[in-house]
This record gives sequence, structure tokens and C-alpha cells, in this order.
Amino acid sequence: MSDPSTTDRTPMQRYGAGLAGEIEARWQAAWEAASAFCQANPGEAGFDATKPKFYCLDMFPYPSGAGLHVGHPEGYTATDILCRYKRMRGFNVLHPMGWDAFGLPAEQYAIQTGVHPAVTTRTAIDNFRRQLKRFGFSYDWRREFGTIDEGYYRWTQWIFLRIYNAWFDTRVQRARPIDELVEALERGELAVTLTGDVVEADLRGSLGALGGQPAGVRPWHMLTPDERRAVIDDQRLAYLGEQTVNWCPKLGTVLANDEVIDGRSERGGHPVLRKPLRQWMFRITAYAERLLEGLKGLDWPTSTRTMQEEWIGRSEGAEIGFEVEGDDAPLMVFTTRPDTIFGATYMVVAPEHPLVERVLALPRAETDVKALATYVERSRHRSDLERQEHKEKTGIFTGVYARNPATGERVPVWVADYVLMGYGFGAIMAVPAHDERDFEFAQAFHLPIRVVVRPSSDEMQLDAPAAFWEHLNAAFGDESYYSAVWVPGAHGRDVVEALFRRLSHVADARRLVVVHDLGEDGWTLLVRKPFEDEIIANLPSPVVQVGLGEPWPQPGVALHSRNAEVSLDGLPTPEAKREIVAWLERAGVGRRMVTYRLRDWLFSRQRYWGEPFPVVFDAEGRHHAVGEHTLPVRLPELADYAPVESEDPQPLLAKATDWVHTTAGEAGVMHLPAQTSLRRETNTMPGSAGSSWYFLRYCDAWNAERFVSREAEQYWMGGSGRAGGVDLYLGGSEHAVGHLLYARFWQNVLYDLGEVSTPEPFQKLFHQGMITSYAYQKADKSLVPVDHVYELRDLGGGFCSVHALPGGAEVRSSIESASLPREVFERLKREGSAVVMFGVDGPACFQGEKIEAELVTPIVAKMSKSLKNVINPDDVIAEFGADTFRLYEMYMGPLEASKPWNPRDIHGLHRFLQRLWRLVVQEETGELVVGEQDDHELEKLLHRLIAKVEADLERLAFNTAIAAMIEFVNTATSRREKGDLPISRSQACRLALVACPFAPHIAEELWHRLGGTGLASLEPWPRYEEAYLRDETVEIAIAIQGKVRHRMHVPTGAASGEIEALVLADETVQQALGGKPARKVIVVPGRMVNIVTGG
RNA sequence: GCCGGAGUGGCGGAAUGGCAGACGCGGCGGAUUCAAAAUCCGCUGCCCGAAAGGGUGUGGGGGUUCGACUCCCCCCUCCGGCACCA
Repeated sequence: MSDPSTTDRTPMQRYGAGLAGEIEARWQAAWEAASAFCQANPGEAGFDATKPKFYCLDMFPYPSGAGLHVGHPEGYTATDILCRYKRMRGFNVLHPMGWDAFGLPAEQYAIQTGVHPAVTTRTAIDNFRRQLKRFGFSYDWRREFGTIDEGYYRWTQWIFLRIYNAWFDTRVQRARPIDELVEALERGELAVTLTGDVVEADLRGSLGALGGQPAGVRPWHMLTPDERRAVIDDQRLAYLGEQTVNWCPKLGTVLANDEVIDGRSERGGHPVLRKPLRQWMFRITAYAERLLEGLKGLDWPTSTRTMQEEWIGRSEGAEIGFEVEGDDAPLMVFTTRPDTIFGATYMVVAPEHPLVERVLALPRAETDVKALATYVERSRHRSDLERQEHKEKTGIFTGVYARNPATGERVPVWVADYVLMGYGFGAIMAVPAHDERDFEFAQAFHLPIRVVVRPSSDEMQLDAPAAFWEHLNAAFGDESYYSAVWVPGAHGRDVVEALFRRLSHVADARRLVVVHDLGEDGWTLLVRKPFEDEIIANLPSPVVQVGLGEPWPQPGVALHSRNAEVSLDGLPTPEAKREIVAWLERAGVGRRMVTYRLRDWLFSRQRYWGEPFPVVFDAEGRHHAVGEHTLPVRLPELADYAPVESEDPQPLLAKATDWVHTTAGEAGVMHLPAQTSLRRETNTMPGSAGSSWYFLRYCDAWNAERFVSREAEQYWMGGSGRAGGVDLYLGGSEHAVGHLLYARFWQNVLYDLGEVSTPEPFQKLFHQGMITSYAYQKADKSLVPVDHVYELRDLGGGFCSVHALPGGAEVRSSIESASLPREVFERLKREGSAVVMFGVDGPACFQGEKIEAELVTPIVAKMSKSLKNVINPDDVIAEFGADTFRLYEMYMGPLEASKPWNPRDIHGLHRFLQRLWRLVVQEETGELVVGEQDDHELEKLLHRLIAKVEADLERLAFNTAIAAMIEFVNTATSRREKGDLPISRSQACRLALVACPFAPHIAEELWHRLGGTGLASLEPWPRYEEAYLRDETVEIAIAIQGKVRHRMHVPTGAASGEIEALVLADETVQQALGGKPARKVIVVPGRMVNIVTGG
């Protein structure tokens, strides 16, 4: 009665969810008890300096309330496998985990519920930690921390102060302490211009030189203390700047550029407006060149590298000053095409450009003040979203004229919002013939278009450009009833002669065509419209017809570009650029210049749940750093967390009046009297603050004296011959520009200031792909939640039965009818992947009823709550165990590919572990079923398996490594079934070790049962011997005319000649040749032979 | 529009110049079972054929090569990024 075997026949020792769970709990406890994965630092007990180091980092998660997503363990499993492998290969492995814990969701939750974000976040962290531990990841949990820990964010604030107290010395292209700037100014090495810029004392400011005025340089000692202070503050790498920011009223905060997508907030999708605001900024632009250069030495995916390069957006060109009538200062522009200056027929400034304000204050005769003011005002309120939606060119003439320094011509200055204030000088010289945007604008407002570049023959091969026609107009007059034909190459005369011969029947043919010789670029023909078709039809190829009405923005050859001092005519674009820049410099109106698209990093947020700034303000509004000994500046408690939703941004912390008001003594501002009353900065830092240096803290997470000890930092981040940094950084590609660029910036600054030993934080970067899910689509393209979808199964008897898809809903096998035609069902069965959706939801509707079904098609989609296709890792582990989960995610496909979660496929990996288990353990009794004698064939296969897994791990090919293990286990099992020797104890031990990085729990259990002492995880990796990797003979394919016709065995390592002789002597081969002689024999030793016959 | 990446059986994928489809899922057949589940064994790209065998096949078209999923050119589709940056 009570004998379990009568009621449940499952063998007691079957590897199922229950046993897996038991084993996993046991070994996780054993690892913890043995501190198996605690990695000692240099100088600590147990540290072995003779081992090489491997710092392998996962992008730490934001601990959301929803818990772990199946995407998280994908990357974490991959790094865990590598770390476990490297450990077995004798590396010191740093493999840490922590929490990116400041952020909006916890604060949003606080707004709704009043629960303090810290409480929400700590709960979420505990849950994440529990979930991660269940996977058996070999993290050194002693090093765990969250960005919200006081012991951590105190150093985030400390680093902010380092950056605040630094400036970028362009002379040496690196950051230096701000004190050294003061010293340089005091010594007179550096000087201050009238505009407040810091320049080298023996150079003159660009504006002065270009405007023809001597540069005003003011001696440091002549400046008032406030002026000096303003100069210094303007040079800091962290500075307070008035910026047009992305203000999101709904979220009550400003957002960085990469947090705004299509004019809406990345989180929540709320509209974003442009507002000027005083904010903390990081001068990341000073590092543009360094950040670009640094990329070159990194082992990063090219796509990510390219994205960073494009984000930084280096452009080489020239700055040019245009004299403005009635204005002292020249109008500065940046252009990448200074060679087109002779075609600059007008200028455009951004609506925010200072010139506009001056004109509004002092209108010119032609200024329409009202219209101009209206236009500027409208542009200001136009959100990025609107700008993106309406790309038609708008603008208005300012009434101002400037002078083109090359042509001496008067050119009108317009205002238009297609010119952006944030790039270059916020003003351009417009060259409509050679720039698409300028061309559109010129067409819209009827501004003159002048062609100054013609395509060179290379570029005109087939797609001839239209600007060419403009060129012809310029050359021959505006005879628009001509159509232009271009004959490339120098044989134009032949072409023309041939044409006229063919047109001999047309009277006056020669008058209908105007021919022009362009020298080596070919010939042009101007054809009168009525005869165009006939003449073109008669042209010998190659000829190109040229259309009308498009600009030519590509390089070419300059024309119409000369004045008394310089001529570009005939020069190819690169040379023309050099020539004109040289002239601009001689004439003192311009010079070479490099610009970057990168903007300074906006670092203030008006939210609560972030690091407070270690900054206070005095009564005059001057900012002061708080004393380092008073760090951290802690967040105050708030009564409520609701943002002030308004046009006028108000930081939340301003509500905490007690906290805001402090004194110099309390804030540790030593250079002010202790009683001085001060006000704290009420903005907080963005989420990217804590993640910009966490990889450093892991090296030495418990250090209370320094953000990281120099010794630990040098060891773990040290280069070992390369540029240095984390040895492998794994995370999603969505951080390609944001986090990965910001972290590089902080690291570069800390490096310049001597705080860390390497300039780049991440030597090798890898992105795991996204894990998607299936969703189902109706004929009308609408998506159906998975729990409405049932798969068809045939029960026979002409009925269709339905089963729910795994992972979606419960299995309901009792349903017996569906109004689905038999032939449709047969087709679905054949195709295998189609499913039906029923127009009802809920099992009650099914019982005994006729059901209306509708065909749906499976498609791959992101996991989402609404589609009910979100997979919860806890559920999967409960059903199969963590080892199965780990193997499944690694087996789905290449790590970098995005791939859909298919609940069915998991069974395959679970079955693999069951077979592995049964290879060693008798499931009924738990006895070992291994032998004591090595089977030679298995031994050979085992060595090959080890070699294969090693090679695959090197290239992060986890899926094929697992396939190889499956193959080995299958072969070993079937050989035993067929009566060969069973796997031996020694072989099973080594197999367990090979499996250990992938499925560590079952590996430990097998190792233990096989009599292994200690932990398998800490055993050395098994070695393979080369001798086992080679067979005595190898089967090669024999192909005739490229088609495989025969196979035969030849000795391994046989020379080509030997193989050829063997193959040609073979009867089957001769038969297949059918008497034809072998004209050529290609031998690929060890692989195949290809015989080419004559005829 | 521009810049990346990808496209291989019913599905996930393997092979990066040398036997296409390893391995897993699913499907079909069989063993076991009172039965089902689980497990085990066999078959499984497509077409023709009873079979032996033959043909065909890696998004489409062209090319290089003795030989192309792989390299080159053009096109199509999907996914990601950027998008008035002068």
C-alpha cells in the first residue's frame, strides 16, 4: 500500500525537476560553504600571483520589480561558463555582480504608493539576488554592491568632485587639476581673452584674427576676483551651463540626448520640449578626439565602434568669417566644403543665433521685425518631434547682408531652423549647387544657385549628376530648351562625328547640337528639345544623359572659382580644399578646423532617486564643492515624490527645505566661514553616473579609504601588454553609445588625473542577442495573446483536438471538436508550425461545444505582457532545474544573435542531462554503471570532445560546444547498448569536468558520486592528447566534375600524389569516369578529391 | 534617405572556399505499457522511383573558381542604429 513504486513508477534516481532541484541546492550550499568562488586580491591571503588574471564583467542589471527576465541569464550564463572554464584553466578570475539601482521606476512607484524608493529597490535587489543565485553563477558575492549604497555613491560624488576640479589642457590634450590652470594663468603662460576664453599667451584668439582686430588679452592680475572665478568655472570639466535641454514635463525632468527617441522620452514615450536651463554639464566634447582615437585599440564589435564614431561625428573643414554690414563681429561659419565658397550665394543662421537678437534690437532697412520675431519665437517652441515631422524648409530674411570673402559679393543672411545652434557656429554659408539642404532652401525662396564644382569623369560613369547641366548653363548661357548629354572620355570627337553621320538624313543637324570639348573629361552635347529623343537614340554608347534640378554634393573638379589672389579652377576637390584654406589663412579670414557632432553631457536631473551633487551655493549664487570628508551627501526624506509638472522645471529636492539649507561648516566648505549659510544643489545625478565606474569598484569593493586601491586596480584593470581594462565585458548593444561612451569618458579623466592606470575601461566587448518570443498573427495582421492559441493535434477518427502551447496556458486535451476542415488540418500538420486561434477564451467555452477557429501564423516578437509570451525564469527552473535552463539558453544559437524562446526545445536539453546522468548512474538504484577499463574508441572521442569544447569556448560558440557534448553522450550510450565497453570511471570523471562550466550542479554530483574528492569546479581542466585527435585512415569524398560520386578511405597524412594514385586506381572511380580521361585532379588532403574530365 | 547586421528543412541552428543541413525540437514508424506519460530504437530537405538509384537544393539574378551557403557585383526582404550635424 505505502510502497511508492506501486503508485509512482518513476525511478527514484531519475534526473528530473525534483532531483535536479535537490542537487542544485546541495552544491550551491557546498560552494558557499567552501567560498569556492571568492577571489582573493593581491596582498590578501590565498592570492596566487603566478596565475594570469581574467576580469570578466556582466553589465549589471537595473533591479526591476518584475524580477529577472530570461534575457538577463543569457549573458550571465555565457560569462559564467567562461569564468568557470578559466578558473579550471588556472586563472585568477574576477567575476562580480551588483545593482544599477538608482532610477525612475522605483520613483514612479513611490509617487503612486508613497513607498520610499529605497524600500522598493532593496526588495527588488533581494529578489534579483535570490533569482541569480538559483542559477548557480560563480560570482564572488563578497564584492556585490548597489549604486545606492552609501559606501558606493560617496565615491561617485568624490569622482564628480575630481572632474569638477579639473580642466582640459588642449596643449597636452589631457585633463589636469584646476589648480594648475590657476598657476598657469598666474605665471602668464595662459591668458584670458576679452570674451573670457583661455588661450596660450603668445597666440591670438581666433575671433580677433579673423575680424582683423588685435586679440584683446587681459593680464590675470588685472581681473577682479569674480572675473577670475568666472574664467576658472568656465574651464571646469564639470560646469554649470545654460543649455537648451530636452525637458519632459510629464516626467518632470530633463533628459540626455540618448534618452530621447523620436522627440519622445525613452521611458514612457512622453513628449519632450526644448527649454533653456542651467544645468551641470560634463565637457565630454573636450575628449572627442581622445575617445575617437581610443576606440582603435579595442576589441569591440565593429557595429558598436561605428556607432560611437558616428556619435562623436568628427568633421574636418574650415572656419570662415564673413564680414557683416553694420556689425563689428564677423559671422563665423563652419564648413566641410571650403572649396565651394565661390558658390556661397547666401548665409543662414539658427534661430537661437546671437546675430538674430542684435538684428531685432537694431533692425536694418530690409528687416521685417515682426515677421522675424514671430519666426524665431515659433522655432523656439517647436519640439524636436515637430521638427522631425515637418522637414519642409522654412525661414526668413533678416535684412542683413554679409560679404563673401572670396567673391567680394554681398550675400543675404537668412534665419532658418534647418541650421542647428548646437553644431559648429550655428551659422552656415549656403552653397545651394552643392548641398541638398541649401538647394531645397534656395528653391523654396528663389535664391541664386551657382555651380562651382563639376563632376570629374570618374564619378560620372553612369549616374550623371544634374549639377552638370547647371554647369553647362553657366558655360553656354541659360538656354533651357537644350537638353544636355555628356560623353565621358576623350573620344568625344569620334562620337560626335559618328552621330552626325547617322543623322545625315536630318536637315541642319549640326545646328541642333552644340558641342563642347571638356578635355579629358569628355565632351558635352547640348541638344535642342524637339530632337532630343532622336539624337539620343542615335548616340553611340557610352553616353550619359544628364537631367536637371539636383545639386551635386559629391567631390569633383572646381570651376568658376577664382579671384585676384587665388584660383581653384580645374583642381580636384581635395586639392581645392587645401588651396582655399591656405588662401583663407593668408587673407586672415579663416583657417582649418575640426568639429564634432558630440555634445557636452547633460548631467542634472530634477528627480529624487539619484545621487545628490556634492555642491552648495552661496548667497551670490556661486557654487562650492562640499568637503570630501563630509561625503556622502545623503538624500533627504520627502513627504511625497510627485514631480512638479510645469513649464518651469523645479527639482524635487527643493521640497526638502531643512536639507537644502546648510552652512559652510556643515558642508565642509573650508574656504568660507563656518557659519556662512549655504544652499545645497537640488538636482540629482542621472542613472549613468553610478554605472560609469562600477567596474573599478568591483576590484576592491570594500575599500573605505579610496574608491579603489591602486594595487587592486592595477592588477585587475592592468593591461598585460594591451591597452588594459576589463578582459571581457558582456551586455546588450542598447548601451552602444550611452553607457559605454560615458564610462570611457570617466575612465579617461581618472587616467589623466593619475587615479587609475589605464585609459580604456573595456578591452573586449561583446553583445548578447535579444531573446524574443513567439506571438501569433491573424490574417488581418493583428496579434493574438499566446493563451488564446492552441496547437492542432490529430487524435484520429476525423476529429481535431487541441493542446495549448507550452508556456502559454494549461494543456486541455479533452476538447474534441473544431470546425476546421480536414484538408486544412492536413495542410497544417504537414507544415507543422501553423496553429489556430479560437474566438473565445476560457476553457468553459470549449466543453462539448462546436468551436469557431481562425488560422494564425507564428511570428517572432518581443516578449510583452499584452501578448502573454513573457517567460519567467523561476517557472522554467522549477520545471527543469537550473542546469537545463543554462544549457537551453546557450544552445539556442550564437550568443550574439537574437533568437526566439521556444518552450518545446528545452525538453531536448533536459533529456540530454538525463542521458548524461544515466550514462553514469542506474536510475532505479542509484548505483554507478561505469566500468574500470577505458574503451579505446570512447577515449579517442573524449579527447576530441575536450579539444572541441576548448576551441569553441575561445570563440564564444557555446551552442556547438554543447552539441559536441550531446554527441559524445549519445555515442557512449548507444555503444554500451550495443555491447561495447561502458564508459569508465576515469572517462566519466573527465566528462563531468568538461560539462562542469556549462551544467555545474549535475557535474559536481556526478564527480562526487564517481568518487572525486573536493569540488569539480575547482579541479584542473582535463587535458587532451594530440595523438587521439588523428585516425589512421580518413574517409575522403571523390567528386567527378564537382559532384560527389564515391567515398574511400586513405591513410591519414597521405601526400597528394599518393591519394591521386589510390583514387585513380579505384575500380568504382574508373567506372564512374566511364572511360573518359582525367584531365585534371585536385586533391585536398584529408578531405576530398575532385576529378575534372576532358570535353 | 544613409550606415550596420542577417536571410540555409516544418522550427532553432551547423558548416566561412572542399561531402550542405552537425546537434536539438517537431513529425512519422516501432519497442515498452492494461493504457497514457516518461524512456529507448529507427526514419525524416524537396522532387521522381517499388527499390537500386537519379535529379534538385542555402532570398533572387549575374560573376570568379576544378569546386561557392562561404569571395565579388546588382537586386529583394527582414532586423537594428542614425537622420536637416553644414
